[in-house]
Amino acid sequence: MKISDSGDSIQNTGKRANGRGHNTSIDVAKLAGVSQATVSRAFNPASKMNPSTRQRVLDAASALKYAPDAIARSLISNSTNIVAVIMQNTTNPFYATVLSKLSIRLRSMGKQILFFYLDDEGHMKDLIHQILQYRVDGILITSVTLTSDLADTCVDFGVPVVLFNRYMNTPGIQAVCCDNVQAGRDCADYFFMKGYRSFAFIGGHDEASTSHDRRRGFVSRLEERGIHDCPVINTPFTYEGGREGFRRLLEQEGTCPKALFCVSDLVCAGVLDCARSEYGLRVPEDAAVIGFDDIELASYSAYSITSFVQPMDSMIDRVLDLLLSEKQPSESTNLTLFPCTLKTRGTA
Amino acid sequence: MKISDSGDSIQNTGKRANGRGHNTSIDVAKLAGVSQATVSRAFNPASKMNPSTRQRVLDAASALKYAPDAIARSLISNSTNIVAVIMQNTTNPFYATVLSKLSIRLRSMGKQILFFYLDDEGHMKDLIHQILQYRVDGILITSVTLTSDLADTCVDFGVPVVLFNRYMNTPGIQAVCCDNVQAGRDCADYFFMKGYRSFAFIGGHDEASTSHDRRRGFVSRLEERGIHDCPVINTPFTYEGGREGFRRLLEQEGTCPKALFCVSDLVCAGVLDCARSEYGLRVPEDAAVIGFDDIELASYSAYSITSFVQPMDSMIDRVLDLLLSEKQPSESTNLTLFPCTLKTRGTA
DNA sequence: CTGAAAGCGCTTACAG
DNA sequence: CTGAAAGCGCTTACAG
Repeated sequence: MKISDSGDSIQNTGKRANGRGHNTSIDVAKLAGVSQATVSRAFNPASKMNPSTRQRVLDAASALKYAPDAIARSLISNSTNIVAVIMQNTTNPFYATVLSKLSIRLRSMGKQILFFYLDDEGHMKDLIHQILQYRVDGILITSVTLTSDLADTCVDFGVPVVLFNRYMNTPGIQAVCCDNVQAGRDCADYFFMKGYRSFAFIGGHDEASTSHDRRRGFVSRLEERGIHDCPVINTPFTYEGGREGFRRLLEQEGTCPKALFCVSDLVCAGVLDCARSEYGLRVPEDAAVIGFDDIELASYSAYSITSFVQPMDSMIDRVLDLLLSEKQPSESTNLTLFPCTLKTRGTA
Repeated sequence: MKISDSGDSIQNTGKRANGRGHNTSIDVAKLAGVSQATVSRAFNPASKMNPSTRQRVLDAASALKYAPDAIARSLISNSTNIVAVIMQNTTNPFYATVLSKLSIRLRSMGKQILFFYLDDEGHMKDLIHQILQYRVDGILITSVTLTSDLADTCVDFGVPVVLFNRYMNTPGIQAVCCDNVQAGRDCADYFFMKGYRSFAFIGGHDEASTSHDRRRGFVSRLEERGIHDCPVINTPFTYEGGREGFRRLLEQEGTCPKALFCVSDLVCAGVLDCARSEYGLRVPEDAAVIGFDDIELASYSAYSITSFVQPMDSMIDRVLDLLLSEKQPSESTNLTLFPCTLKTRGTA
């Protein structure tokens, strides 16, 4: 069988007809014998057209290994279908899980993730400006806040910003959090119900709203129940931070309180290892411990951490809603709170 | 002081002059009294121009909060400065670390990451085609391989593909791995040196080259030393996989071998927890155990896992080199291997 | 050193 | 239902 040399047979080699990397809609139009506009319509399901023409175009496209250039499409349609995701806390597996779930959900909606790891909050300004140059459809920020002028810049550019596990009062900036204050109160109640009467909170720096709110709920509920001397230890949000925090707690108090609330499971793992390996304490006999996030490690039998569970899937649903819905942000509901539940295991 | 109404004063409001979301180079050109081409040049450091003209343009741009549209720039310059990253294994913190390091390195080079989590290898074909539509500058794939026709597609499109911790024989596809075979051999030698004479390998499915190669090095070195009966347990690359694998090992062998090589630290943690909590075994007294990756958990005192360290930073350097260098891929060096080192801790 | 103009690969009114 | 044409916001030869 002889293959036509003219290049307009459907049995094409698939090689680019132009000098660049790919075939374009013009190449497909030539091969299918239609206009370039018709090729464009054939790839847009919303465009009504003659089904047999569409099929002819798609066959030609497939012979030429053509697919529309998403960049050119973005330029003319003024929408990139790209969402920027900024994460600070990749050492906490909780956020690694959030990222994979986001990726799957967004991809099923035809959206892409432009990913940024923030090593230093001082880089936030550069980062936001860099992101805005890519004309993203939205920005999701986990565990970091914005300065209010950066928030204003995003609002000015008409780019929706959603904070995950942080919140701020700037109009136009949406936030999705779990109800950290209530979880703190629930933790106090749970410890009380179990009969504990001496406590401590081991958390992160107080500027982080998660830590601040968990502590506030915990301490204020204890006060309502007549406990006014709950020690609060500030320490980094890490395993090492947990170990170090536990050492400081014992130095400071002289003896170990009976019930410890840790700001995260990672901190909790550090507390447990330090208590056991450096002080020979048994958990929960000598001290009960509760963590937060219910990361996989919490279920490992070496730890078996009783931990607060965030309703991650519902929170992600809400984030995507806010990020991608066409409706203008209503000024009224800037913060959506989701309740946590306690998953009891061996440590409390 | 009276602000000019004409709109061509530098004391502009910063509001978009056009009806869309942002000011464009044309708005800046008007304000600065230059041509649009000159605005473009002012933002390209490589373009030589009168410094005072450049400054006037940059001032006008800043007054209008203008920055070049990266999408439009991508279209005309035929380079998006976007690299696609595909990850399968986000539950393994090793890859979370790789991702954050990649993010920092790429951003410092003015490149962005388009991130994809692969939940199902069957989705790879759709994924690659989706990525190619975005005209990325390169594709990095961790812990997954491509079918050879997908690899060919990428090569056809002129998009460099680099595999991280996988390799394949397709021309044009580069790979960066640690030397898993050698690490397996080193592990056998280390156990031998410590006096152990009964062994097992607990790993992932054998199609994964990491697991395959670590097993091969380990088993073949044992054979060179006269051990021909090393049991090999296939189990998922997870904590639960480790627990389950250890149970199967004991069922199968009746008694626990003295020296266990685990394909990853996560699997190793499962093995340790199962050995301790379900069988009451002590490590390393009853059995020595070695893991792989040196994730943070390996250093936790509850585990203290002796583990192989991959030279992550050097490997990432090489990956970026291959992904971004202009030079054509040389057919000769498809695979770059990096040596691992053993970090000894409590378990062996 | 700077401007006018072409063009990157699409989408989408506007006609017919 | 389809085509001709304008235009998205840039970069970059090509002149002057």
